[in-house]
Amino acid sequence: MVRAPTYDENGMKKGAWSKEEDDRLRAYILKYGHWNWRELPKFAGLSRCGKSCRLRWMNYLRPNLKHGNYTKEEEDIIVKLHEEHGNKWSLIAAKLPGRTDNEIKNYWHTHLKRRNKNGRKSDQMKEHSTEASEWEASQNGEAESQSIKLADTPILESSPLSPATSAGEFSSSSSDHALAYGVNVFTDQGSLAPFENTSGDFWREPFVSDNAYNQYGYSSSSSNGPFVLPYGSYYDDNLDLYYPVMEELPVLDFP
DNA sequence: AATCAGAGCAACCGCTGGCAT
DNA sequence: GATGCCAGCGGTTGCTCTGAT
Repeated sequence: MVRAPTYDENGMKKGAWSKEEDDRLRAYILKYGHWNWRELPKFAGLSRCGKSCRLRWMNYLRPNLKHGNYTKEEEDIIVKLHEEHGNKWSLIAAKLPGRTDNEIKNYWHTHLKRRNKNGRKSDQMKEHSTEASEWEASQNGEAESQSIKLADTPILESSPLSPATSAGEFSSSSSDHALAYGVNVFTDQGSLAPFENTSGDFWREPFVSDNAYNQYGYSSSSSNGPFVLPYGSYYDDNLDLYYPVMEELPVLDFP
């Protein structure tokens, strides 16, 4: 299922990610954000290339990602959009909150492509009889379809609102990039604390897409109500595990 | 119980486009 | 306009799992 870990000529690790690496990457991004993917692994203490880190975060570690268990509704959306747009996976992913383009692509190749090939006729028949899909929908639970309706902000591997996507934007000499960009950081007391400038300017809200999801799966950062801590329920259970990792993270000393 | 083939999916690779200089 | 850097995108690969024989 996963590639065996190997090292390339530059000493960069490749292949499957270990739990420790996951924790380290997650802890680092939670603490500092992903201000520059190429530099990030160095500061996070990972022997990975930036691209690999980005992929891991975008496709697996980000909060609010759903894995597997595609609903009939989601399948239909994928099929429909694929008919309309072809292999524009990022575009399709934009319509399916919680799904990544990579996962959708895989799902298409392993499930839907074949089904479409073989099952055109049966699909047409299904359309005339909604019983099957209704039953399936009920089996999958309404909660999931509700989450689709609520989560109107897509999660893309290529989220356009990713923090400081341009390295050029980042010119701060501060040792704390997260603070400079209004990223929510962990305090010494071990609690998530939003930086004070978290409203208004786009560039000061770098984590809208990736991070600012509450337990119901939709962004809360744009609301005028009280600030809802990102990563709410998703990480609550595991936060204790991350603090020690964060403690180990090197003190940043940027040029 | 052993073997094999196909399925599934995480991760890699190479190309492209956007942006800064 | 040319160049370089970076993130994003889509195709492909390779390893593991699972079911059939």
